[in-house]
Amino acid sequence: MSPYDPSAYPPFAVTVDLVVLTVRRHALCALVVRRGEPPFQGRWALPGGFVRGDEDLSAAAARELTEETGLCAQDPAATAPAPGNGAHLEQLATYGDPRRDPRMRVVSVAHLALAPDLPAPRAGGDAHSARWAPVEDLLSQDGGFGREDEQPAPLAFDHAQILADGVERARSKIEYSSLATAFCPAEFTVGELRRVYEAVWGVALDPRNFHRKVTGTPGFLVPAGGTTTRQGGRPAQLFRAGGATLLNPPMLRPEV
Amino acid sequence: MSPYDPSAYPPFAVTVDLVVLTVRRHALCALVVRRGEPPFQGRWALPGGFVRGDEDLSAAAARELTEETGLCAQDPAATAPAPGNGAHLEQLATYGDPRRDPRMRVVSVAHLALAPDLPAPRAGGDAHSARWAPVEDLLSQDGGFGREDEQPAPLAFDHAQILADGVERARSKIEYSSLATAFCPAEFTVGELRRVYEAVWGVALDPRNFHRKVTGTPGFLVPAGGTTTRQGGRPAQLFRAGGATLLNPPMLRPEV
DNA sequence: ACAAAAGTGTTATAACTACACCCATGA
DNA sequence: TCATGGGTGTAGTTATAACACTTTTGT
Repeated sequence: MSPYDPSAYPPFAVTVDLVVLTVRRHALCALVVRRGEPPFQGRWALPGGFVRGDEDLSAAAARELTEETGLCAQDPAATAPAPGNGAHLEQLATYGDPRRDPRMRVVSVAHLALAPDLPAPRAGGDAHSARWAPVEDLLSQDGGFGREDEQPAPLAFDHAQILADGVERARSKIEYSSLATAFCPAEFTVGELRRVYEAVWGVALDPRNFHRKVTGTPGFLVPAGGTTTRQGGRPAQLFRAGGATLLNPPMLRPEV
Repeated sequence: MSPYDPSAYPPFAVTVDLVVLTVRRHALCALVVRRGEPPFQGRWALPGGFVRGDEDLSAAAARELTEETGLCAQDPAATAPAPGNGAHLEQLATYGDPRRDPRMRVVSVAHLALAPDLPAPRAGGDAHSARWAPVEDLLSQDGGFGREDEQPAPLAFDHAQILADGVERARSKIEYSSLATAFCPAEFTVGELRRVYEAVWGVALDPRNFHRKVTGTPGFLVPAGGTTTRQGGRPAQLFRAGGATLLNPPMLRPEV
């Protein structure tokens, strides 16, 4: 590396942006906040903020996640899912185009969070308002708010690209890991887990084969003991996430 | 996000570090350069450097790659492999622990490059000397230079972690993509491609099943027309990388 | 002739797809 | 009694692992 004279390198701002995904009403949704100031004033954006001087990148992402949602980042080393409001959090990718922010050079380290369905987004910190929006709407040409009572604009900055990358990461990662359980509450049924896969992938899965597959994969699910009938029909067994993180063989999404 | 007052955020330096991998003499090797100044003076490190003020992250990584090796980053949108010295280049991950550099806050966006076997590393730019070292040696406890005529020290900074992450990315990515061909010259035999897989994964593969698998995957390999006998034995057909980037079904590495 | 590497055939097993069928509840 | 979702059985298909065998060169 070159010498470390502070004048020898250009000034950078480093931020973290969050792709927070959840499944609500059979749809994959992302958390977006409305910008209160220029540029892109009034437009929707991913939550995020500056990394502090003494803070690791993952710590900054966890802090922003808690500020925006009240969720706690789940320790990847923990053997069991965190009790209460735990969410999966991992680094996604870094975006540093010199013109991605019109005012200054900002490098953003995007993170991906997967959360169970929450009561309501909490507009904390410096976010003026927040909402869960279906990613399908956010990534369509007009930003999914094409009706007269909403903003017809796509996401601010390069956040549409970041969101698309985060969604693709989530879609591929639930194939070979047990991460889909991060979208579920602590106890859930096989049918609820299947509806998570169907919402994230946007496909319909065979309930019979899905049931055999997930219950037959060692370590994926462990019985929680009870049953529930909240979906109607025959009562279903309740499960918790097992200790396995990697699925072998994987859950492959249908090709066509 | 918070206001963009320049005094409101701490000063960051942003660098790119490169994990450049190749296969030499049946071993997966990484490019390392010897540091000429403190800290870690005399120790081996990954090549890298500062991102310039008007430069995208991928452009900075491509520039460093060319400076250190003479390789050109291959356009991912290109349909055919670049003629001549083309290498695969992709973003790996970003490392930003506040104490990863003892002197200042440096956030490093690591990139992964996969290159065919090159004549010799070229110590260009500010690198005083450069070499290809087996990753197995670099990642062992003593840095793989435990003999009296070499440095018994592991890699500088957190570069051992970055290298380990890059190697794991390469190992998993050749499973489901055609990236293993990036380690091969423009024309190569099935046996040469198999030795790439064996070196990267550190396992022995069945030559018969491997041959059937890769030649049967549509778009992976296209015949180049000739044969070669440079490996001894019966002449082998020469192939080029086909247009396919994703392998379906994947090449799975043996479990045990 | 022999070694070495390329390439083909065959068989057993594992995993997936598709779908018939039964089970247990609420309305 | 019927609709709804939960759960099991089974047959056909695809992919893989293991290994016998033939082919084509250099020495």
